[in-house]
Amino acid sequence: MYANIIIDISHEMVDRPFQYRIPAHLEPEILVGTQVRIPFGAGNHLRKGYVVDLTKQAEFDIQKIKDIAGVVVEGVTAQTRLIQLAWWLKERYGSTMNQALKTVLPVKQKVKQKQARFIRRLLTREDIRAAADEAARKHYGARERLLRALEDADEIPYEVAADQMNLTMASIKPLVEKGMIALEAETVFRNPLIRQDLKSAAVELNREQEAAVKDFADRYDRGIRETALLYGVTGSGKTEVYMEMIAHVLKAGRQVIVLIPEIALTYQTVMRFYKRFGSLVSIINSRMSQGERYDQFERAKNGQVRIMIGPRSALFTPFCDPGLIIMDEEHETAYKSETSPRYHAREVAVRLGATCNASVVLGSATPSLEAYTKAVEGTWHLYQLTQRAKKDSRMAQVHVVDLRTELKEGNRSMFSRKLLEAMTQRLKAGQQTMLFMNRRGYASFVSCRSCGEAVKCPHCDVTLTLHFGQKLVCHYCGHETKAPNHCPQCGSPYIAGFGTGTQKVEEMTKKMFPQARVLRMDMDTTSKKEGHQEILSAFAQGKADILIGTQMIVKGHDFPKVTLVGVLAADLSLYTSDFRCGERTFQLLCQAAGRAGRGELFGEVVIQTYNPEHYSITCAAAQDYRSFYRQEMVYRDMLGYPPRIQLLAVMASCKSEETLNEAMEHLSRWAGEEGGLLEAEAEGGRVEMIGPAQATVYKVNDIYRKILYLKQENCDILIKLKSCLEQRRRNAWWQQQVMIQYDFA
DNA sequence: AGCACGCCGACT
DNA sequence: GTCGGCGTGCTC
Repeated sequence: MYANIIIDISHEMVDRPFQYRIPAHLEPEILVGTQVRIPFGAGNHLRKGYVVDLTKQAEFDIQKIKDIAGVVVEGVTAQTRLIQLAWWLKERYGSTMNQALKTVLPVKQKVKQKQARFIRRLLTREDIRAAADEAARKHYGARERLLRALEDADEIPYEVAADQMNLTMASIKPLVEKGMIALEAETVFRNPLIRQDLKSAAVELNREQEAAVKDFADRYDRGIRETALLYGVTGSGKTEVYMEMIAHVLKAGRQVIVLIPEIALTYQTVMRFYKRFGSLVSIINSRMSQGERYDQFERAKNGQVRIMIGPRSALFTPFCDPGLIIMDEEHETAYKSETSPRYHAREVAVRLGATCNASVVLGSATPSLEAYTKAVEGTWHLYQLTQRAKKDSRMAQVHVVDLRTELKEGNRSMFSRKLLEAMTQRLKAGQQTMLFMNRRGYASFVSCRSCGEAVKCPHCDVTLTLHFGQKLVCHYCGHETKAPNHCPQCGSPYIAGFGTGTQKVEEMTKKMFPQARVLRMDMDTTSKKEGHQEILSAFAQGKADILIGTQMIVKGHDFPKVTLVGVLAADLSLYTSDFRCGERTFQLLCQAAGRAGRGELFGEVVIQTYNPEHYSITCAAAQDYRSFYRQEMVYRDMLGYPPRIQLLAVMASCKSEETLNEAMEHLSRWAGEEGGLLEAEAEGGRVEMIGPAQATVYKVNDIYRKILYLKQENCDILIKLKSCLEQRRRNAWWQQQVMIQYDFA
């Protein structure tokens, strides 16, 4: 038996598996994730390593393979567990071990080097000059350069020395040993949260919240570790419930991971946790530099931090004994990774809970169909909050406006009369309005009015997006051109930008309400680093009357003075090519509706649509999740979509269209063969195959992409089928040229 | 990381 | 010639 081993996780050059022989007497102890000691390099120094794979076949010159020296017996460390989790990710989602490891151990030591290191002068200026002269005499070019530089500066950053002055450790070390200079690493922990006086605000829970917390504590104390769904309507106070649960688990001496979608990871949200738990809390987010992130993980490892809040990557916090994993807004799409391994944080959280004997709590006001199904079927526990936490707060009144009727009655503008009237009212009363554009980004494109052609990216299969009315940008490959003033197809000068984005809404709003102060939030206005926060806080402080934006304005922000929310075109997200579009529309509308009337003032919501009868819209207007769930499940079951049927997308990409076609033919043939075998074995339903077909965007960056869909009730069969395909692909002639990615819906 | 190997200037 | 510093490349 042989083991693939990652050495010490230290340097980029050795960040790949090395193969070692497993001596017979160690065989029973060695599993994936085990820490071992191995001889490494010419000096055969014993180093620590982590087993990442076991195989019977040597993939290296057998002569050169060394034996594992021994097993490190320190119990299961955080790192061991994370490597085991990486192995699981690789098997479950189909990625390379390297990709899985990079996901799980995101901070490589390269970062440690980036941590500010300085070369400091220890001698006086004169002595350094003398030393430099001597170095010059001995023709020590590198040393002289360094010493001369230190004549003028007391210290220089290591990067400057390394990159600009062409120095290496080899020339620096001797000087350190001679005591002329010192190499100093600045290991300052950067806690991103500013200290503030915090009082553990005793939270008052209502009866429902109390019951949920008590139920949880009871079950936890009885040793029950399970996954539970906390289904609580908007404003029902889920966060307070989480905090009590966290407090309970902390008392047991264990740690807690709190997942929050990046977009909702705002100052207010974090402050609530910080006020309660003080410096035990830390956050990570994607804005943070690798160094900051590394610091936070270090603090978690050595016990300074016991609650980690962050987006899906917070799952990989190296706590030694996590006892609870909380996932807020469980239904959010941001929990699904878009790069390989394409994992879903919900599934990883459940897996992690199982492997470290932790409980998992998923919270949402509009649960994903997957989660709610598991909860009502009894696979998961269910906690429910049906009432708003604040007694006096009422659900907003929702009006659905049929835009077809508006059009019929001669109103061609993007605002219905109902919405206009409501907006006018708010302006008079000095209250705030939010206008929500239910669409991703603000894709406006340029097309010709003579021939009807839209300007497309030369490398991809998509129309270019217009930025600031001048530049055309491809959102897939980044290609940029100036907006043309003649049609590239027919030469006609009648060419112009199209599409209703937030910009257009802003323009119209300003025209209709010239006296109103309008703020817009989209990709353009938030590209600056803190643009997001700036706009939101300006609005929260009442510096504007109307806020216009996309998704990002309806998630996780509390604006007490907002009493009107207008959804301009609810159907925009209803007819995308995704089977979850109905679910997403419902969730977005519910959230938008939840934004109105958070304070004492009564809230109103106007939903404009061309499909007032669609259940996604009617159920959202009625705030009726159960009814939506029933109808959406009928649709999913009828068409064979998750959660009852599992879906695996196999995407192949290749520069050559021909090779791609052949590869796809092979893949679908194999899937048919292997699928048949697996069906018989599991006596389950058929493995259904759809495609292969071109991907939604067929060409990206001059690379063609095709997709094959595989459907089966049993997820395990699909995972096995995926492994079979991976296996057979290894022997295909196109193996090198075609990239394959697996994606479980 | 840490070791070997090979290159090149300096000293004998 | 030979010695020693320095850069480069590899480690199962």
